[in-house]
Amino acid sequence: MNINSFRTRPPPTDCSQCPVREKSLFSDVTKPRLDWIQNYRKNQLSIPPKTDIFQEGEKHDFIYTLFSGWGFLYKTVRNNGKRQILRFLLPGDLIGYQTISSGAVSHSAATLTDVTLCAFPRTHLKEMLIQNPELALRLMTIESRDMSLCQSHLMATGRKTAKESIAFILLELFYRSKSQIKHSFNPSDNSIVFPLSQEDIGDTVGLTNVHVNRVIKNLMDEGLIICNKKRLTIINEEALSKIAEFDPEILNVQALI
Amino acid sequence: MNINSFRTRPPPTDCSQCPVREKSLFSDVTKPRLDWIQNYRKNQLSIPPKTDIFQEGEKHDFIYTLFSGWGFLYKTVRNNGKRQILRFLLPGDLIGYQTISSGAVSHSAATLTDVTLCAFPRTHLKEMLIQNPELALRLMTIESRDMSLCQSHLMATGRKTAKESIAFILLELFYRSKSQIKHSFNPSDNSIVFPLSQEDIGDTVGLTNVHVNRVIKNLMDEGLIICNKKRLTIINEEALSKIAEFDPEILNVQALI
DNA sequence: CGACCTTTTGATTGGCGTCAAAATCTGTGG
DNA sequence: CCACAGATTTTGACGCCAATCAAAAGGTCG
Repeated sequence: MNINSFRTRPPPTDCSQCPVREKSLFSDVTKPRLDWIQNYRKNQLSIPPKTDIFQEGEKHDFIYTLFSGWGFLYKTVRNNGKRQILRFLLPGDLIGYQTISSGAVSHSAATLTDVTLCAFPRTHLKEMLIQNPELALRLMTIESRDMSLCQSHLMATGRKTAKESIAFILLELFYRSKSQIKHSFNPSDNSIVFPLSQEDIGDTVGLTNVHVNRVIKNLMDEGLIICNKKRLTIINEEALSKIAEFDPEILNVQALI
Repeated sequence: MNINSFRTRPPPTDCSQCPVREKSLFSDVTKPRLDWIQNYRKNQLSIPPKTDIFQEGEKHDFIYTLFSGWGFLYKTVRNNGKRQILRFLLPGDLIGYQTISSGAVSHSAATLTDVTLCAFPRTHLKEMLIQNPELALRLMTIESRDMSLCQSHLMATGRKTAKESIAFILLELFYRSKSQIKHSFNPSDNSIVFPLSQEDIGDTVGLTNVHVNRVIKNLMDEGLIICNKKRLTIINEEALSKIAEFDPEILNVQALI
């Protein structure tokens, strides 16, 4: 499955208008600057749910920003076929800038829901960054945030119990969803849209779907959350945060400054 | 223990002369440019083994490059006191550029051996990057390499067995040591200097020192490695790589281009 | 030589995986 | 609107990898 097989369109919409509520690569950019950026954009892609965007080892001339929908990056262990989810992709996130020397991407990417991507030619982005050092700093900050998340996941998987790890990923996605996706958060019951299966959660924290099920049932029985029908409700945020040892500040990590 | 309590000296040596064999932030930089960079450097620090360089939550006005020695970044789980090592620091590596919004660093750093650091004022580095977009691109590439390693560790901890994870970390440090530390590699027996304890290895891959011991004994009994007396010898690299599913290319990940 | 750290070994426990099957949900077409 | 297939969730029984606890042996350094 190659990304070229998906429906592409010329740029009909404004990439800065991606439905993200906080900082993305191109938000807060002045209008003339934004027009200039738009010139570099080439295509917009629509991709159905549960579909690979690209696979580890493929070469791509494009870098993508996620315009709408949920996706994730993952790697597969060849020895045993198991999958490790590396990072969830929400609107505003950047994909595909990490390559090995041959130009091949070092991980796969897939969609959870219907997804729209904006594509930028890789060479143009480099040019943009050289001419636009502030953009480079912002990209570094995004990368630092992602690094902070990866490190937190590593700590969870390596040194926390199943319950702590799962509480952590739920809270992380709850906070990110609130800040990165419009119309996802429902303040009346403190819930968000939540398209992950329990197997997806397991592949994120290094557990089987069966064990994830038992832990989530336990969290629900204790009245901390409700997690079903593609919605996640946080009932007792304080207790859950304590179990998870979750600090929202890890989502505000930045490079320099 | 604060970094200010360590012996500091004015810059006697050339930061670009750090004993690293391959790419670091400042290698391959033209001489005039390098002189310019040197102006930004402030101090050089010497720190003894098994000592914290800084701790999670502290604020620092400096960013450091590791000039010589081994170190590592880590986080501590407050709920249970366990430690997770995030990344090993070898000569040429950059430390301390990742902060949360308050300016506090998001992880701790410590030394394994005697270490010498070069310190740069944080504000100056930002200025350097704005005036020097190529430097920003290089920094992004270093960060991408570190991200690739963190992702590989996440996959190992989440989805690989103890034997596979340990084989992986041994090979990773073997390769990095060969390329980043002069006089570490001994080609006659394919060995490197290796200052980690088995507990350090466990804190990297999410295992106890006891289990690490059993696995390393097993790898030695099978004739794949020798690991003792602060040296690591790789005897059967092919077999070890197969177990670890280790591809040296992950050390060449880059941003863009 | 003695204190401390690291490695090694054994016995036992437990958290999570594996296997299997039933129950429930979801989307699709008739 | 129902029927059906496939995906996802749920539950139970059982097994194993790695943790825990404990103690001895070996290394290192002042």
